[in-house]
Amino acid sequence: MPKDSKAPTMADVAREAGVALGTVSRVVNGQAVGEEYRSKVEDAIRRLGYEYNSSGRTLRTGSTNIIALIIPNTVNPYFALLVHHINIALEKRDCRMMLCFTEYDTDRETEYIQLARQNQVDGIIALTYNPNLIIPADIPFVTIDRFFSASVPCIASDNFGGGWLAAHKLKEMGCTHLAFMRFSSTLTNEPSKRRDGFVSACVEMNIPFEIMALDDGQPFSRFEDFLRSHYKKGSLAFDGLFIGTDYLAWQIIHVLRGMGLRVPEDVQVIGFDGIRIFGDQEYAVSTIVQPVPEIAEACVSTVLSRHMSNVPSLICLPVKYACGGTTIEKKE
Amino acid sequence: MPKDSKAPTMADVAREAGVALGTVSRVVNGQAVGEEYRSKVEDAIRRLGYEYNSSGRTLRTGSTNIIALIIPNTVNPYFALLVHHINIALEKRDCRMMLCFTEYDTDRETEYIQLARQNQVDGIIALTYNPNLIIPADIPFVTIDRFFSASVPCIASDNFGGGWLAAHKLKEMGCTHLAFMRFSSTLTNEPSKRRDGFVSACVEMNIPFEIMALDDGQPFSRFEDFLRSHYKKGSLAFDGLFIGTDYLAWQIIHVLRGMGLRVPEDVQVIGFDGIRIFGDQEYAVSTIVQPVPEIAEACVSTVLSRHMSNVPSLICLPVKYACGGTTIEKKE
DNA sequence: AAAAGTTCATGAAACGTATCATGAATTAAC
DNA sequence: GTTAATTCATGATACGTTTCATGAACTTTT
Repeated sequence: MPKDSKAPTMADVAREAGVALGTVSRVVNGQAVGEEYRSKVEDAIRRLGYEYNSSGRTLRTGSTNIIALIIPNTVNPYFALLVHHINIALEKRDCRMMLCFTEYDTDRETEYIQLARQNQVDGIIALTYNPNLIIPADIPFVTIDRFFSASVPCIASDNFGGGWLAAHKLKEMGCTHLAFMRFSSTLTNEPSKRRDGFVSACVEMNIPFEIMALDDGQPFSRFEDFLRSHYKKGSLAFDGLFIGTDYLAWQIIHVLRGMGLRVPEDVQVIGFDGIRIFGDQEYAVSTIVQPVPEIAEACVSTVLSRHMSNVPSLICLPVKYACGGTTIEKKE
Repeated sequence: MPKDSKAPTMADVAREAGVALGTVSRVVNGQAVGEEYRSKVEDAIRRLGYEYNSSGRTLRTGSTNIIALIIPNTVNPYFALLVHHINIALEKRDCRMMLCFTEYDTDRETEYIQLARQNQVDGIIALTYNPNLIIPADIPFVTIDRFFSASVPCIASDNFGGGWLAAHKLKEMGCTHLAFMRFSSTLTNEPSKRRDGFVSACVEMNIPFEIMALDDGQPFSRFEDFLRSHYKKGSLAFDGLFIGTDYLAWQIIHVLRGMGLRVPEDVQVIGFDGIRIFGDQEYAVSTIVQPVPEIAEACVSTVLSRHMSNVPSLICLPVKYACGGTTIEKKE
């Protein structure tokens, strides 16, 4: 006698099938159950239209199969890509994602960690902007691009190698004087190694170079000032530009064109990230491509590995160079 | 005597504070409690480092403050924007989002609805691609851009008005022969009204026009065939193009330029959606901008309104025209 | 000053599941 | 053919919270 008022529970199924509650539980969880019992239970489930209720299990076991992903937003295409691939990796393991947008607000980072704990998540993957963030010790925690300590695994691209590659590519293209531009940051984070790799390669190849970092709070116009101060007689002092982020590269290219310079004829530009315009189309600008699917896989497999003993504290994944649509387009 | 082995619970707090369990609950939930009791409880919470555990509440009340958002992905910038603003709207109401990516897979749409129910979500917002999707009746359900029935609220842009506006804008720009291109779909969904509005305006203004829809399974090259078949003596038969999606518009513009045509000098192009390249920068192409923040607000407030009695079954929000960077850029 | 009303803490009872100890029934071992 | 070992269903319990009925301690009304 199925009751309509409330959703049927395992107890209802057990009564309907004439078996014990625990038997139903084991059928639902795919554990070993005698064949006759199994079919009796399955029939009862079908008859009653029973649907599993995870809140009971969460209460009992403390586990949810949910991983919190803390990230600034999803509007930046790099973050969107990350979210996308992390979800694929989670889905593969039958996990769900609790998505937490911080909008670069460090208070919200802390709030979301607390909220995630309250929701009994099985782990946290975070791309944060507070270098002093307190990392919970009682819950698996993995960071992207931010190294906190050896006990908190960090997944990142080979940022140093990427900077190094960019410098070499610019040289290959025939550039003889390079420059690096980026948004600065108080963080001693992994992406800052892009500059180190770039500088290292320039020194090694004996190529002159400039560095321009925009500190927090400084206006974007400082970038323009920098470019104009190196602009004489219709050309720039340098002919190859490596920029810390595709996002910024895109903006800089517009500034350059506004100054009457042609990209890439007058100045070559390489960004970093590997952003495509509409997700699956050409790259927005020439760029060092981050291996986002691999980063996502590493994040998920690390955060889900209960035995955090033999997990490396820094996983560094290889990047590659790709030619960008905007850059090419203008070439024709 | 705080125990280290397990996280303290409300019962522990009650014992520590020397009050009843229910009192702790009411303090935590901000309900009316005598001042002396409240401070005793708050002290005990601080002493024990108690943290709220939502799984208990979920089990007891059946509510989670979580809304499922079912959407193809977050790589398409329009979807990313939607996710972003829906999250803002949810956060404003102290709700979390369970994000479900379908990748246009109709089976996954069904699976995620089931999963959402199992997780006791308080409601579902869905942008689906299965016209025969079975909408659960026992859980608040809101769709974006898809009308199923009067009992399932649908939030959409004014697609008809957008098509109408596009035609008028093209006329204003001096176009005398228009065309409409889009990915077709077996859905009788709201976005298909973009064509209706466009056609209606053309007829009204007495302007000749072409229609080209790419059916499911047909190759993209059919678009190119269409364009070439209207291409004679270095110019197109039409001089104004309205395209169902910015995504497609972007591709079409590349095809046009590949044919040696200049956009917008030789042919004006208007897309639909209002996609910006890097989230907060200029529009990718000239476009009819969807009011995404307002759509998100409407979705959330509708799905959270328990009294579904006086909720309209179709909410239609105004669009506007915006000039695109790519288009403008070429104008100089 | 007594009755009626109000406020608010208490203790107990769910909510739906997983799991543990128990014991019955079956199979394997000698 | 008896004992030991194995399999597997049973029944009970616990997980952390909310909420309900109860009643004690006040406050207001007449």
